Amino acid sequence: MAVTQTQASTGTAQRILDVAEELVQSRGYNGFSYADIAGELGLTKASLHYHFPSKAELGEALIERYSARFLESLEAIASTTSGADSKLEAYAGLYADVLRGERMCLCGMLAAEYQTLPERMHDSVIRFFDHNLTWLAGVLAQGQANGELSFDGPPADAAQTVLSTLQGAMLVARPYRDLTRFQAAADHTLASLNGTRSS
Amino acid sequence: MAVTQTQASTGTAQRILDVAEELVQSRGYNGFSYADIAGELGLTKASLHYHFPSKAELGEALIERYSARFLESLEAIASTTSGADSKLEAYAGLYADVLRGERMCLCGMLAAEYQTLPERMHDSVIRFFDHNLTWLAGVLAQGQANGELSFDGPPADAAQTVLSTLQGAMLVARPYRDLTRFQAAADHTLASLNGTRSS
DNA sequence: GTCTATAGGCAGATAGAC
DNA sequence: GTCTATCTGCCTATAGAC
Repeated sequence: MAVTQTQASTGTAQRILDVAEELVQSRGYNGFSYADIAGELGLTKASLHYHFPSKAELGEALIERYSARFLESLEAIASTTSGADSKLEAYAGLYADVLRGERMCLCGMLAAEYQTLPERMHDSVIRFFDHNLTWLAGVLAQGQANGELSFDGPPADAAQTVLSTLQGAMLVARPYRDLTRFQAAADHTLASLNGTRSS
Repeated sequence: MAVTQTQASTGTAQRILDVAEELVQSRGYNGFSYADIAGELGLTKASLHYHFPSKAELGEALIERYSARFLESLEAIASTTSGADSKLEAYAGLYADVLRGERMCLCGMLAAEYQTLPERMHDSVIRFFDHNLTWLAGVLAQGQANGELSFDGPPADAAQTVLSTLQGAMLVARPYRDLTRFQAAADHTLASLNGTRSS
């Protein structure tokens, strides 16, 4: 596919997704319009509808691409990083990178707007969280098993805590435009899972 | 004032705020319109503009009232609950109550939409978080001083962690419509601040 | 694939009668 | 205070030429 369709990854559809992704992450699904994308790309609104007939389909494509990329990052962390604690740090780093771009996690943003989203987008948002929770629970269980990590309750609950804290830290830190607020919450939570505690 | 203007607390302006508050917490500031409120109250859009000339002013009034009520709850907790751990539990309970109503924290929702909000609403959102963080840092410092709580770093960082986790737990749990997900994250984080640890 | 043109609806907001 | 009527603008979406 990469051969038969040269530059496919920078084709119009991808550039539309790039701009739409930035808009949703910074302004929300209800906070941008086809006109915003068209203006940014020098196209007309009608042209956008050729690639994505409805805004709901654009939204769906957005989540699918974002999730796929995010899951690739998770696999990359799993295969290149050794040690549960390092993996969790790398995981938090993914969120820090998003926040540095003055963006919210795409699915965190969509979670806030969930009740107003087209129904076809609902499952995709849930799936993103499910995948993250599964990955986190796996890392946490591994760390607990080899004594690297220490926490009460099932790994799934700790996973829920990590995901919640990172999403919430982005949410709260963004209005302040202050990455250190995110880091404080992220570091504190990861430290609380560490087997070695100073307290 | 309560005497000279009987039923002021259930007057039209207050009923507008009630409906608007529910709409913002469940759908977001960009996810509702004057028509939604008018329909719910059996009024016309024009009548709403008599009480709140612009949507920005309505939004501002919304945050002010919500913040005032929330701060009252914080004072009530501070004066009726003894023990830092109990205060933190009561604090988390405030969020749980909001989530039970299938709502997001008003200011958590507005934080997501922050970049699209009228500028006059910005400071009010920040102030809400500041007040919460100050209150939390005070409780945490108290608990740390008397040995009831134990955590690394300054109380302000722990406060940032608690606020982030609770906001994020609401954000993530709401699409699942599952209060237990919120509770898992809330309980886990509060337990990590407890002086007595099983690990 | 991109354009012009336009439809049809809803947004926030205002004027002025009652 | 609430209404009817209306304005202006933007929204998503479509038809059809190029």
